[in-house]
Amino acid sequence: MLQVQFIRQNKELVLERLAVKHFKEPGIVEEVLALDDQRKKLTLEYDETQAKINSASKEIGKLMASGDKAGAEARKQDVAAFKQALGPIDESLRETEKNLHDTLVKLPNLPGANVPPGKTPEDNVEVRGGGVKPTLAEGSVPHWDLAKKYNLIDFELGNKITGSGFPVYINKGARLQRALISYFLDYNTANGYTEVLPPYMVNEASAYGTGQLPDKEGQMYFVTEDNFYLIPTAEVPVTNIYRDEILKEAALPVRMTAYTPCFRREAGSYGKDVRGLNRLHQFEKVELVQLVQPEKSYGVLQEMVEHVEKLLISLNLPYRILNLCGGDMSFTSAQTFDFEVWSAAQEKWLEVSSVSNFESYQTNRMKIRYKDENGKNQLLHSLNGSSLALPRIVACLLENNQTPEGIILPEVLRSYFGSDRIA
RNA sequence: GGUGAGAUGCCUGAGUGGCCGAAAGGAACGGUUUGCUAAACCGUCGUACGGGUAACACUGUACCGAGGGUUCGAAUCCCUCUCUCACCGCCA
Repeated sequence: MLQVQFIRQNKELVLERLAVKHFKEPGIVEEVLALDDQRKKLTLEYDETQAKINSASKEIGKLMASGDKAGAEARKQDVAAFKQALGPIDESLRETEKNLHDTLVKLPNLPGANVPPGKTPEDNVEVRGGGVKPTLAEGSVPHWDLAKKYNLIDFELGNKITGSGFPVYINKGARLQRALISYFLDYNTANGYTEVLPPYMVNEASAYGTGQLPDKEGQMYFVTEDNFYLIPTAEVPVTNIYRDEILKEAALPVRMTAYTPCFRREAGSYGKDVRGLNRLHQFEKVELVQLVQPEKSYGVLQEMVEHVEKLLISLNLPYRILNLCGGDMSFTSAQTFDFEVWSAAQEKWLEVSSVSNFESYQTNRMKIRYKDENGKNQLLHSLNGSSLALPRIVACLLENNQTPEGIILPEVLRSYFGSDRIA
């Protein structure tokens, strides 16, 4: 969430930036400021009254010790009166704090300076692209047919075991998953990221910390027995590693990478784009997370974009990078670059990675700070990105590389996969 | 799942009603000393939200796992919850 102090000092800027995000309730900004004023006023009243109680209590102790029972009794009467006054102050202070918090979390993150204006996906700006869209031979088919032909993935079997959106990878299909995960992790660790294998379920505090709660509740699977959420992305457990921590500057930057399955209910997304591997309830993903000093975060964002880009280049997949416009960005992001890969048989772009700078929006919730050179505690900036989400990569690898001699795999995967092709 | 013991600052650990935001030791940081390292010595060494200030200073309140309660006063007493450890049971 945003910092109240920042909103107070930059009200005009906040309103202007919220407009870029097409935020519909700019009135919340004034609401926040009013609630914060009230909070301060009540805090002062509370503190002053409590101070009276504390000093009177100390006096009582001394009076008792010196044997002045009557004096002590008199002071007790005073305390009783102070406490009576404190009750309602305490109550309204709590209520105000809760209102302030509940109002504050309704404000999305502010888009950064380089976020293009615009409202819909059509307004996203293509930054650059690479690779060549292959010309497929006559009789080429989409990945779900290839998956069947080479016995790689059984979608129906997944229906039987669990339900739709839970495919079963078999034989070389399963091996390909493992190869991709290993390759991605090795690529990331070779570039300075520390490998992490986190829990796949998180508690409420963690889901709140990265911003899945309160508003995206319905998108996560929830285990009622223990109040755990199945993670929709490794971002959640991995970023929360540093929740409530104050890091030394020498420990920065924090760079982590993690493979996890991701679970998403995808409530409300039915239709033709759910065919095959395009949209699943469970999928594999390797994620990147960084925690860095504020002044470095945009440089790091570019660095992460290039990192993911090189990974895609190594896979020989035609890609494009989009700078998401204000209206298409997520609630919590300050700037996001999406990576899309060309699915040659479906003839469309599929999103395979999303690299974002959250500035201090997540870290403010999680209280992830560092001690700067002046010894002051400051919020860090958090960033994350996929490198990469597997299903759509697999879809494109299968479709784009299909030949009469089988599916020819890119060089970098062969040692992991144990063969140069799926035939 | 059962029984028992616990949860205090970066760590270890003292503290069973007021003099405790909290002893002591260690770590860390700054300094003195030193050819260098080590040692020794001196100092600093929690967080949040207020008030105050040009900024410091100064100052109030809260926090000893979380939430409630008793009391003039709670780290300390009571209740609930969570978690940790040990042993037993079960088990990859």
